[in-house]
Amino acid sequence: MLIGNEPLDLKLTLIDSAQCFRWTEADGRFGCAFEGGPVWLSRTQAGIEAEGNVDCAALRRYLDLDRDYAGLAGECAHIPAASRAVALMPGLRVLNQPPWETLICFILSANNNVARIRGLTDALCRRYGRKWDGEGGALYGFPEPRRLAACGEEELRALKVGYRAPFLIETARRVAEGFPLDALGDMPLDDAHRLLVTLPGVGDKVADCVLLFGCGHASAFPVDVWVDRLLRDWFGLKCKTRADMARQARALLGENAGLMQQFLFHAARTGAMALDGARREKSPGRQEIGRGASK
DNA sequence: GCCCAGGAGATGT
DNA sequence: ACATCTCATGGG
Repeated sequence: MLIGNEPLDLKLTLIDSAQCFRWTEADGRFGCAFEGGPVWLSRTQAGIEAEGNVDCAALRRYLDLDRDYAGLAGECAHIPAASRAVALMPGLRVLNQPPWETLICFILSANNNVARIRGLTDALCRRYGRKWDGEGGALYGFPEPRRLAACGEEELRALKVGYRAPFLIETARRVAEGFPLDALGDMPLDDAHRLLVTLPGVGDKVADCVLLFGCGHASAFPVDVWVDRLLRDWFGLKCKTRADMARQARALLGENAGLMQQFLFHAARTGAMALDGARREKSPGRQEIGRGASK
């Protein structure tokens, strides 16, 4: 069924943007399995087409289709780097993912690269998630908290999650025992943040990713290595700590700072906007992004 | 071999 | 409050 015709670059948003590590691409279609079942998305002349178990309203919310991204460009029109990044990537949207899978994926993201995060996420889903068969290949749902909580450390290490194994198990246990993941979106940002960082494997940066990509907190501002660099190079921020950088960026960019962060992050990571030369020497330069490294 | 990746936790000052 | 180390794993 047709779910809309808003600007949305499926490959950029679902595969390449490193806010989600779950979708697979096959023959120009994009597939992922959620609680209700598998969904395949594609772009046709008419608009965005969805096949499978489709709750149109839920899908529109997941894809953030009801937000006015043209308005977002207007909000940062007075900030050159931000407005350039937003203008550079029409069709990039910030997803509203289920909090639980966002949490686990970003615990896996710590000191890790995108290709490996996707591979580990895929391994978790194949091993512990519900399987859905269909044309285009099988899709696997995300494991339930209870299922991961019941895992032994060694069986998770066998999937190559490394030292993150105990973080996954303990955090899964906390969630299974009632940690209020679904209430974070309705709480004040700072309260939700303070609560999230009590989970093992969750620091300031991962907490902000969960709040931005999984809880609808548009001002949550994750600062990773790329955002650290671009804030110095493009905004002239000089801060000792990343917490300070996040605070200043939010003060500068406003209540949708997190949404703008996603555009800035991607512009820096792909090289679409150049970082300072002196710093670029130390960075790895262009790297292949967005390929599903599942094997 | 070295450095890096959407960092976090433990320890020491 | 800040600096430094270590933690698996795979790619460049």
